[in-house]
Amino acid sequence: MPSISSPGATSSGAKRGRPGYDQATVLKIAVQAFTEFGYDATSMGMLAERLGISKSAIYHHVPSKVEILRLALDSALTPLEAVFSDAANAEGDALQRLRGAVSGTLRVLFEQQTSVTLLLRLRGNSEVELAAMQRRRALDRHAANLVSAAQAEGSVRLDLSASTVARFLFGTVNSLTEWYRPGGNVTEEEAERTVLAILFDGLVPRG
Amino acid sequence: MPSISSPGATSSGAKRGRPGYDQATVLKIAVQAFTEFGYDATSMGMLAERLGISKSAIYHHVPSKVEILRLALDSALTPLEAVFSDAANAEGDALQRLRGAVSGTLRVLFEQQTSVTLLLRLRGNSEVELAAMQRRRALDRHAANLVSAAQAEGSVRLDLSASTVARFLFGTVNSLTEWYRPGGNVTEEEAERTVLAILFDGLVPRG
DNA sequence: GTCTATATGTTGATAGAC
DNA sequence: GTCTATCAACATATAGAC
Repeated sequence: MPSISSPGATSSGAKRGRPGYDQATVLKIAVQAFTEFGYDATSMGMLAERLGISKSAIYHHVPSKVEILRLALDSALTPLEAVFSDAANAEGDALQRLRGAVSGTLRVLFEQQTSVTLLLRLRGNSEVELAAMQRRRALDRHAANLVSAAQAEGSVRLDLSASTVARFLFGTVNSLTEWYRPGGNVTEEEAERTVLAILFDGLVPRG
Repeated sequence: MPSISSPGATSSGAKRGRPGYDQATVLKIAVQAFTEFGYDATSMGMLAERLGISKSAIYHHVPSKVEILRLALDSALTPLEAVFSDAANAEGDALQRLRGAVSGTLRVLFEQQTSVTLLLRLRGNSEVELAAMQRRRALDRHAANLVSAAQAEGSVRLDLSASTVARFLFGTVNSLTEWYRPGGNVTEEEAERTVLAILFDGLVPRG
Protein backbone atom coordinates (compact mmCIF):
# COMPACT_ATOMS: atom_id res chain seq x y z
CA MET A 1 0.00 0.00 0.00
CA PRO A 2 1.46 3.41 -1.04
CA SER A 3 1.96 6.14 1.51
CA ILE A 4 -0.07 8.95 -0.01
CA SER A 5 -3.72 8.81 -1.12
CA SER A 6 -3.92 5.17 -0.16
CA PRO A 7 -7.11 3.18 -0.84
CA GLY A 8 -7.08 1.21 2.39
CA ALA A 9 -10.04 0.25 4.52
CA THR A 10 -11.94 3.54 4.66
CA SER A 11 -15.10 1.50 4.58
CA SER A 12 -17.53 4.26 3.77
CA GLY A 13 -15.50 6.48 1.46
CA ALA A 14 -16.89 7.17 -1.99
CA LYS A 15 -15.55 5.35 -5.04
CA ARG A 16 -12.10 6.34 -6.38
CA GLY A 17 -11.20 7.22 -9.95
CA ARG A 18 -13.25 4.36 -11.38
CA PRO A 19 -13.37 0.85 -10.02
CA GLY A 20 -10.91 0.41 -7.16
CA TYR A 21 -13.23 -0.94 -4.52
CA ASP A 22 -12.62 -1.84 -0.92
CA GLN A 23 -14.19 -4.89 0.67
CA ALA A 24 -16.88 -2.94 2.53
CA THR A 25 -18.25 -1.44 -0.67
CA VAL A 26 -18.23 -4.78 -2.46
CA LEU A 27 -20.10 -6.29 0.47
CA LYS A 28 -22.67 -3.51 0.49
CA ILE A 29 -23.47 -3.89 -3.20
CA ALA A 30 -23.51 -7.67 -2.93
CA VAL A 31 -25.86 -7.74 0.05
CA GLN A 32 -28.19 -5.32 -1.69
CA ALA A 33 -28.36 -7.64 -4.68
CA PHE A 34 -28.85 -10.72 -2.49
CA THR A 35 -31.77 -8.97 -0.81
CA GLU A 36 -33.27 -7.84 -4.09
CA PHE A 37 -33.12 -11.12 -6.03
CA GLY A 38 -32.49 -13.63 -3.27
CA TYR A 39 -29.12 -15.17 -2.46
CA ASP A 40 -29.44 -18.17 -4.76
CA ALA A 41 -30.86 -16.19 -7.67
CA THR A 42 -27.94 -13.73 -7.53
CA SER A 43 -24.91 -14.89 -9.53
CA MET A 44 -21.37 -13.62 -9.21
CA GLY A 45 -21.81 -12.42 -12.78
CA MET A 46 -24.67 -10.19 -11.73
CA LEU A 47 -22.58 -8.77 -8.89
CA ALA A 48 -19.75 -8.10 -11.33
CA GLU A 49 -22.13 -6.25 -13.60
CA ARG A 50 -23.45 -4.09 -10.77
CA LEU A 51 -19.93 -3.32 -9.58
CA GLY A 52 -18.67 -2.61 -13.08
CA ILE A 53 -15.79 -5.06 -12.72
CA SER A 54 -15.21 -8.62 -13.83
CA LYS A 55 -16.28 -11.69 -11.89
CA SER A 56 -12.73 -12.63 -11.07
CA ALA A 57 -11.98 -9.18 -9.65
CA ILE A 58 -14.58 -9.81 -6.96
CA TYR A 59 -12.46 -12.64 -5.65
CA HIS A 60 -9.74 -10.14 -4.83
CA HIS A 61 -12.05 -8.73 -2.13
CA VAL A 62 -13.92 -11.80 -0.91
CA PRO A 63 -12.92 -15.45 -0.94
CA SER A 64 -16.30 -16.86 -2.00
CA LYS A 65 -19.97 -16.10 -2.47
CA VAL A 66 -21.01 -17.83 0.71
CA GLU A 67 -18.44 -15.82 2.67
CA ILE A 68 -20.21 -12.63 1.63
CA LEU A 69 -23.36 -14.12 3.08
CA ARG A 70 -21.55 -15.08 6.29
CA LEU A 71 -20.28 -11.53 6.81
CA ALA A 72 -23.70 -10.06 6.04
CA LEU A 73 -25.50 -12.37 8.46
CA ASP A 74 -22.97 -11.57 11.14
CA SER A 75 -23.60 -7.85 10.71
CA ALA A 76 -27.28 -8.50 11.41
CA LEU A 77 -26.85 -11.03 14.21
CA THR A 78 -24.24 -9.20 16.28
CA PRO A 79 -26.35 -6.07 16.93
CA LEU A 80 -29.48 -8.19 17.45
CA GLU A 81 -27.68 -10.24 20.06
CA ALA A 82 -26.64 -6.99 21.75
CA VAL A 83 -30.25 -5.82 21.82
CA PHE A 84 -31.45 -8.94 23.62
CA SER A 85 -28.48 -8.98 25.94
CA ASP A 86 -29.18 -5.38 26.90
CA ALA A 87 -32.88 -6.08 27.32
CA ALA A 88 -32.21 -9.02 29.61
CA ASN A 89 -29.95 -6.93 31.87
CA ALA A 90 -31.91 -3.68 31.73
CA GLU A 91 -33.60 -2.18 34.74
CA GLY A 92 -37.32 -1.55 34.94
CA ASP A 93 -40.27 -3.91 34.82
CA ALA A 94 -40.52 -6.80 32.38
CA LEU A 95 -42.94 -5.02 30.07
CA GLN A 96 -40.46 -2.15 29.73
CA ARG A 97 -37.66 -4.61 28.94
CA LEU A 98 -39.84 -6.36 26.35
CA ARG A 99 -40.71 -3.01 24.81
CA GLY A 100 -37.01 -2.17 24.77
CA ALA A 101 -36.24 -5.37 22.90
CA VAL A 102 -38.88 -4.55 20.31
CA SER A 103 -37.60 -1.00 19.90
CA GLY A 104 -34.01 -2.20 19.69
CA THR A 105 -34.93 -4.78 17.08
CA LEU A 106 -36.64 -2.07 15.08
CA ARG A 107 -33.53 0.11 15.30
CA VAL A 108 -31.30 -2.72 14.03
CA LEU A 109 -33.81 -3.49 11.33
CA PHE A 110 -33.66 0.07 10.03
CA GLU A 111 -29.88 0.31 10.29
CA GLN A 112 -29.17 -3.11 8.77
CA GLN A 113 -32.29 -3.78 6.78
CA THR A 114 -30.68 -5.70 3.93
CA SER A 115 -28.68 -7.99 6.23
CA VAL A 116 -31.65 -8.60 8.52
CA THR A 117 -33.78 -9.43 5.51
CA LEU A 118 -31.24 -12.04 4.42
CA LEU A 119 -31.25 -13.47 7.94
CA LEU A 120 -35.02 -13.84 7.95
CA ARG A 121 -35.07 -15.63 4.61
CA LEU A 122 -32.55 -18.37 5.35
CA ARG A 123 -33.48 -21.92 4.47
CA GLY A 124 -30.46 -23.77 5.88
CA ASN A 125 -28.92 -24.62 2.51
CA SER A 126 -25.30 -24.40 3.68
CA GLU A 127 -23.21 -24.57 6.84
CA VAL A 128 -23.15 -20.78 6.90
CA GLU A 129 -26.94 -20.61 6.82
CA LEU A 130 -27.32 -23.32 9.45
CA ALA A 131 -24.94 -21.58 11.84
CA ALA A 132 -26.78 -18.28 11.46
CA MET A 133 -30.13 -19.99 12.02
CA GLN A 134 -28.82 -21.46 15.24
CA ARG A 135 -27.82 -18.03 16.53
CA ARG A 136 -31.22 -16.75 15.51
CA ARG A 137 -33.00 -19.45 17.46
CA ALA A 138 -31.16 -18.29 20.57
CA LEU A 139 -32.68 -14.85 20.02
CA ASP A 140 -36.13 -16.42 19.76
CA ARG A 141 -35.59 -18.05 23.14
CA HIS A 142 -34.57 -14.74 24.69
CA ALA A 143 -37.72 -13.16 23.28
CA ALA A 144 -39.90 -15.90 24.77
CA ASN A 145 -38.22 -15.37 28.15
CA LEU A 146 -39.01 -11.67 28.06
CA VAL A 147 -42.67 -12.38 27.34
CA SER A 148 -42.71 -14.98 30.08
CA ALA A 149 -41.36 -12.46 32.59
CA ALA A 150 -43.98 -9.92 31.54
CA GLN A 151 -46.65 -12.53 32.15
CA ALA A 152 -45.23 -13.29 35.59
CA GLU A 153 -45.56 -9.66 36.62
CA GLY A 154 -49.09 -9.46 35.25
CA SER A 155 -48.51 -7.10 32.34
CA VAL A 156 -49.24 -9.67 29.62
CA ARG A 157 -52.24 -11.99 29.49
CA LEU A 158 -51.68 -15.41 31.01
CA ASP A 159 -54.02 -17.28 28.67
CA LEU A 160 -51.51 -17.18 25.81
CA SER A 161 -48.31 -19.21 25.44
CA ALA A 162 -45.23 -17.02 25.94
CA SER A 163 -43.31 -18.55 23.04
CA THR A 164 -46.26 -18.19 20.68
CA VAL A 165 -46.79 -14.59 21.71
CA ALA A 166 -43.07 -13.93 21.23
CA ARG A 167 -43.16 -15.40 17.73
CA PHE A 168 -46.04 -13.16 16.69
CA LEU A 169 -44.55 -10.12 18.40
CA PHE A 170 -41.28 -10.35 16.53
CA GLY A 171 -42.98 -11.74 13.45
CA THR A 172 -44.88 -8.47 13.31
CA VAL A 173 -41.71 -6.43 13.75
CA ASN A 174 -39.80 -8.49 11.21
CA SER A 175 -42.60 -8.21 8.64
CA LEU A 176 -41.35 -4.66 8.16
CA THR A 177 -38.50 -5.99 6.03
CA GLU A 178 -41.02 -7.09 3.43
CA TRP A 179 -42.34 -3.64 2.62
CA TYR A 180 -40.44 -0.86 4.40
CA ARG A 181 -38.26 1.15 2.01
CA PRO A 182 -36.15 4.10 3.18
CA GLY A 183 -37.39 7.27 1.56
CA GLY A 184 -40.77 5.74 0.78
CA ASN A 185 -44.21 6.89 1.88
CA VAL A 186 -43.76 5.63 5.41
CA THR A 187 -41.06 7.03 7.70
CA GLU A 188 -39.12 5.06 10.31
CA GLU A 189 -40.93 7.03 12.98
CA GLU A 190 -44.37 6.21 11.64
CA ALA A 191 -43.53 2.54 11.25
CA GLU A 192 -42.21 2.33 14.80
CA ARG A 193 -45.13 4.26 16.24
CA THR A 194 -47.62 2.03 14.42
CA VAL A 195 -46.12 -1.30 15.39
CA LEU A 196 -45.71 -0.29 19.04
CA ALA A 197 -49.28 1.01 19.07
CA ILE A 198 -50.74 -2.19 17.64
CA LEU A 199 -48.73 -4.53 19.83
CA PHE A 200 -48.76 -2.68 23.14
CA ASP A 201 -51.65 -0.23 23.13
CA GLY A 202 -54.07 -2.11 20.90
CA LEU A 203 -55.88 -1.30 17.70
CA VAL A 204 -59.12 -0.41 19.38
CA PRO A 205 -59.51 3.11 20.76
CA ARG A 206 -59.23 3.26 24.54
CA GLY A 207 -62.31 4.62 26.22
CA MET B 1 -49.97 -50.59 -17.30
CA PRO B 2 -52.60 -53.20 -16.30
CA SER B 3 -56.30 -52.54 -16.60
CA ILE B 4 -57.21 -53.00 -12.97
CA SER B 5 -55.84 -50.73 -10.23
CA SER B 6 -55.51 -47.93 -12.73
CA PRO B 7 -53.59 -44.76 -11.87
CA GLY B 8 -55.84 -42.06 -13.30
CA ALA B 9 -56.21 -38.58 -11.92
CA THR B 10 -57.14 -39.50 -8.37
CA SER B 11 -55.00 -36.68 -7.14
CA SER B 12 -54.75 -37.75 -3.54
CA GLY B 13 -54.55 -41.52 -3.92
CA ALA B 14 -51.51 -43.26 -2.44
CA LYS B 15 -48.63 -44.31 -4.66
CA ARG B 16 -49.05 -47.39 -6.86
CA GLY B 17 -46.71 -50.31 -7.37
CA ARG B 18 -43.71 -47.97 -7.52
CA PRO B 19 -43.46 -44.68 -9.37
CA GLY B 20 -46.47 -43.91 -11.56
CA TYR B 21 -47.30 -40.42 -10.44
CA ASP B 22 -50.07 -38.07 -11.42
CA GLN B 23 -49.53 -34.33 -11.82
CA ALA B 24 -51.08 -33.39 -8.49
CA THR B 25 -48.67 -35.58 -6.56
CA VAL B 26 -45.67 -34.31 -8.48
CA LEU B 27 -46.79 -30.75 -7.76
CA LYS B 28 -47.24 -31.47 -4.07
CA ILE B 29 -43.76 -32.90 -3.68
CA ALA B 30 -42.24 -30.12 -5.78
CA VAL B 31 -43.91 -27.33 -3.85
CA GLN B 32 -42.81 -28.89 -0.58
CA ALA B 33 -39.22 -28.91 -1.80
CA PHE B 34 -39.48 -25.33 -3.09
CA THR B 35 -40.71 -24.24 0.31
CA GLU B 36 -38.01 -26.17 2.16
CA PHE B 37 -34.98 -25.07 0.15
CA GLY B 38 -36.32 -22.08 -1.76
CA TYR B 39 -37.38 -22.13 -5.40
CA ASP B 40 -34.01 -21.20 -6.85
CA ALA B 41 -32.04 -23.55 -4.61
CA THR B 42 -34.22 -26.50 -5.63
CA SER B 43 -33.06 -28.23 -8.82
CA MET B 44 -35.07 -30.55 -11.01
CA GLY B 45 -32.49 -33.17 -10.03
CA MET B 46 -33.43 -32.80 -6.38
CA LEU B 47 -37.11 -33.16 -7.26
CA ALA B 48 -36.29 -36.28 -9.25
CA GLU B 49 -34.47 -37.72 -6.25
CA ARG B 50 -37.38 -37.01 -3.91
CA LEU B 51 -39.85 -38.51 -6.36
CA GLY B 52 -37.68 -41.52 -7.03
CA ILE B 53 -37.81 -40.99 -10.79
CA SER B 54 -35.48 -39.40 -13.31
CA LYS B 55 -35.35 -35.72 -14.14
CA SER B 56 -36.79 -36.24 -17.59
CA ALA B 57 -39.76 -38.17 -16.21
CA ILE B 58 -40.86 -35.04 -14.38
CA TYR B 59 -41.36 -33.32 -17.72
CA HIS B 60 -44.06 -35.84 -18.53
CA HIS B 61 -46.20 -34.24 -15.80
CA VAL B 62 -45.21 -30.59 -15.95
CA PRO B 63 -43.87 -28.55 -18.86
CA SER B 64 -41.24 -26.62 -16.91
CA LYS B 65 -39.96 -25.71 -13.46
CA VAL B 66 -41.46 -22.25 -13.52
CA GLU B 67 -44.83 -23.70 -14.48
CA ILE B 68 -44.84 -25.68 -11.24
CA LEU B 69 -44.33 -22.39 -9.45
CA ARG B 70 -47.13 -20.76 -11.43
CA LEU B 71 -49.59 -23.48 -10.48
CA ALA B 72 -48.52 -23.36 -6.84
CA LEU B 73 -48.89 -19.59 -6.62
CA ASP B 74 -52.30 -19.80 -8.22
CA SER B 75 -53.43 -22.32 -5.63
CA ALA B 76 -52.53 -19.79 -2.94
CA LEU B 77 -53.82 -16.67 -4.67
CA THR B 78 -57.21 -17.98 -5.76
CA PRO B 79 -58.50 -18.79 -2.25
CA LEU B 80 -56.94 -15.61 -0.84
CA GLU B 81 -58.75 -13.56 -3.45
CA ALA B 82 -61.97 -15.32 -2.46
CA VAL B 83 -61.39 -14.43 1.19
CA PHE B 84 -61.07 -10.74 0.45
CA SER B 85 -63.93 -10.76 -1.99
CA ASP B 86 -66.15 -12.39 0.62
CA ALA B 87 -64.98 -9.98 3.30
CA ALA B 88 -65.75 -6.97 1.13
CA ASN B 89 -69.30 -8.19 0.47
CA ALA B 90 -70.05 -9.61 3.90
CA GLU B 91 -72.67 -8.21 6.20
CA GLY B 92 -71.91 -6.81 9.63
CA ASP B 93 -69.78 -3.90 10.75
CA ALA B 94 -66.37 -3.13 9.29
CA LEU B 95 -64.48 -4.57 12.26
CA GLN B 96 -66.29 -7.87 11.81
CA ARG B 97 -65.43 -7.88 8.12
CA LEU B 98 -61.79 -7.14 8.90
CA ARG B 99 -61.76 -9.90 11.46
CA GLY B 100 -63.30 -12.20 8.88
CA ALA B 101 -60.55 -11.40 6.42
CA VAL B 102 -57.92 -12.20 9.02
CA SER B 103 -59.62 -15.47 9.94
CA GLY B 104 -60.07 -16.39 6.31
CA THR B 105 -56.43 -15.66 5.57
CA LEU B 106 -55.46 -17.90 8.48
CA ARG B 107 -57.64 -20.68 7.13
CA VAL B 108 -56.03 -20.46 3.68
CA LEU B 109 -52.63 -20.30 5.30
CA PHE B 110 -53.23 -23.56 7.14
CA GLU B 111 -54.77 -25.31 4.15
CA GLN B 112 -52.19 -24.13 1.61
CA GLN B 113 -49.21 -23.35 3.80
CA THR B 114 -46.49 -24.36 1.35
CA SER B 115 -48.00 -22.40 -1.55
CA VAL B 116 -48.66 -19.34 0.59
CA THR B 117 -45.08 -19.48 1.84
CA LEU B 118 -43.83 -19.44 -1.75
CA LEU B 119 -46.08 -16.49 -2.49
CA LEU B 120 -44.70 -14.50 0.43
CA ARG B 121 -41.10 -15.12 -0.59
CA LEU B 122 -41.29 -13.95 -4.20
CA ARG B 123 -38.64 -11.56 -5.44
CA GLY B 124 -39.93 -10.90 -8.96
CA ASN B 125 -37.26 -12.91 -10.76
CA SER B 126 -39.51 -14.07 -13.62
CA GLU B 127 -42.72 -13.14 -15.38
CA VAL B 128 -44.53 -15.73 -13.31
CA GLU B 129 -43.30 -14.17 -10.08
CA LEU B 130 -44.11 -10.65 -11.25
CA ALA B 131 -47.66 -11.60 -12.22
CA ALA B 132 -48.26 -13.24 -8.84
CA MET B 133 -46.85 -10.21 -7.01
CA GLN B 134 -49.27 -7.99 -8.88
CA ARG B 135 -52.22 -10.11 -7.77
CA ARG B 136 -50.85 -9.99 -4.25
CA ARG B 137 -50.65 -6.23 -4.27
CA ALA B 138 -54.36 -6.11 -5.08
CA LEU B 139 -54.99 -8.09 -1.91
CA ASP B 140 -52.92 -5.58 0.06
CA ARG B 141 -55.14 -2.80 -1.24
CA HIS B 142 -58.28 -4.69 -0.21
CA ALA B 143 -56.82 -5.12 3.25
CA ALA B 144 -56.10 -1.40 3.56
CA ASN B 145 -59.68 -0.64 2.51
CA LEU B 146 -61.05 -2.88 5.23
CA VAL B 147 -58.93 -1.12 7.85
CA SER B 148 -60.00 2.22 6.49
CA ALA B 149 -63.67 1.27 6.80
CA ALA B 150 -63.11 0.13 10.38
CA GLN B 151 -61.55 3.49 11.15
CA ALA B 152 -64.51 5.29 9.59
CA GLU B 153 -66.92 3.51 11.90
CA GLY B 154 -64.73 4.23 14.92
CA SER B 155 -63.61 0.71 15.73
CA VAL B 156 -59.94 1.29 14.86
CA ARG B 157 -57.80 4.19 16.05
CA LEU B 158 -57.67 7.13 13.67
CA ASP B 159 -54.12 8.19 14.53
CA LEU B 160 -52.60 5.36 12.46
CA SER B 161 -52.40 5.10 8.69
CA ALA B 162 -54.81 2.46 7.35
CA SER B 163 -52.34 1.01 4.87
CA THR B 164 -49.58 0.78 7.47
CA VAL B 165 -51.93 -0.88 9.95
CA ALA B 166 -53.02 -3.30 7.22
CA ARG B 167 -49.43 -4.21 6.43
CA PHE B 168 -48.66 -5.01 10.05
CA LEU B 169 -51.95 -6.84 10.55
CA PHE B 170 -51.36 -9.23 7.68
CA GLY B 171 -47.61 -9.23 8.28
CA THR B 172 -48.39 -10.69 11.68
CA VAL B 173 -50.70 -13.30 10.21
CA ASN B 174 -48.28 -14.18 7.44
CA SER B 175 -45.38 -14.53 9.86
CA LEU B 176 -47.00 -17.82 10.81
CA THR B 177 -45.56 -19.41 7.69
CA GLU B 178 -42.09 -18.95 9.11
CA TRP B 179 -42.58 -21.18 12.13
CA TYR B 180 -45.94 -22.98 12.13
CA ARG B 181 -45.58 -26.68 11.44
CA PRO B 182 -48.58 -29.02 11.35
CA GLY B 183 -48.31 -31.56 14.12
CA GLY B 184 -45.86 -29.40 16.06
CA ASN B 185 -46.18 -28.00 19.57
CA VAL B 186 -48.68 -25.36 18.54
CA THR B 187 -52.08 -26.27 17.12
CA GLU B 188 -53.97 -24.34 14.45
CA GLU B 189 -56.50 -23.37 17.09
CA GLU B 190 -53.89 -21.98 19.46
CA ALA B 191 -52.16 -20.05 16.70
CA GLU B 192 -55.43 -18.52 15.54
CA ARG B 193 -56.56 -17.71 19.07
CA THR B 194 -53.21 -16.04 19.85
CA VAL B 195 -52.98 -13.90 16.75
CA LEU B 196 -56.60 -12.73 17.03
CA ALA B 197 -56.07 -11.97 20.72
CA ILE B 198 -52.94 -9.89 20.11
CA LEU B 199 -54.34 -7.98 17.18
CA PHE B 200 -57.92 -7.38 18.27
CA ASP B 201 -58.10 -7.77 22.04
CA GLY B 202 -54.61 -6.60 22.95
CA LEU B 203 -51.75 -8.15 24.86
CA VAL B 204 -52.50 -6.35 28.08
CA PRO B 205 -55.13 -7.86 30.40
CA ARG B 206 -58.43 -5.98 30.30
CA GLY B 207 -59.47 -4.59 33.67
C1' DG C 1 -44.74 -43.20 -17.46
C1' DT C 2 -40.34 -44.10 -17.18
C1' DC C 3 -35.65 -44.45 -18.85
C1' DT C 4 -30.63 -43.15 -20.95
C1' DA C 5 -28.22 -39.95 -23.47
C1' DT C 6 -27.45 -35.48 -24.74
C1' DA C 7 -27.86 -30.53 -26.06
C1' DT C 8 -26.95 -26.02 -24.42
C1' DG C 9 -26.25 -22.61 -21.22
C1' DT C 10 -24.77 -20.87 -16.62
C1' DT C 11 -22.65 -21.45 -12.32
C1' DG C 12 -18.78 -20.44 -8.74
C1' DA C 13 -14.11 -20.36 -8.81
C1' DT C 14 -8.97 -20.42 -10.51
C1' DA C 15 -4.58 -19.24 -13.33
C1' DG C 16 -1.78 -16.01 -14.64
C1' DA C 17 -0.84 -11.58 -17.35
C1' DC C 18 -0.69 -6.49 -16.68
C1' DG D 1 -6.92 -4.24 -8.36
C1' DT D 2 -8.24 -5.40 -12.51
C1' DC D 3 -8.35 -8.18 -16.67
C1' DT D 4 -9.01 -12.43 -20.22
C1' DA D 5 -9.29 -17.16 -20.56
C1' DT D 6 -10.65 -21.26 -18.79
C1' DC D 7 -12.47 -24.99 -15.88
C1' DA D 8 -15.44 -28.66 -13.92
C1' DA D 9 -19.87 -29.02 -12.11
C1' DC D 10 -24.43 -28.47 -12.55
C1' DA D 11 -28.58 -26.19 -14.46
C1' DT D 12 -33.08 -26.78 -17.40
C1' DA D 13 -34.84 -29.00 -20.99
C1' DT D 14 -35.26 -32.29 -25.21
C1' DA D 15 -34.94 -36.73 -28.17
C1' DG D 16 -36.21 -41.01 -28.62
C1' DA D 17 -36.19 -45.99 -26.95
C1' DC D 18 -38.93 -49.23 -24.04
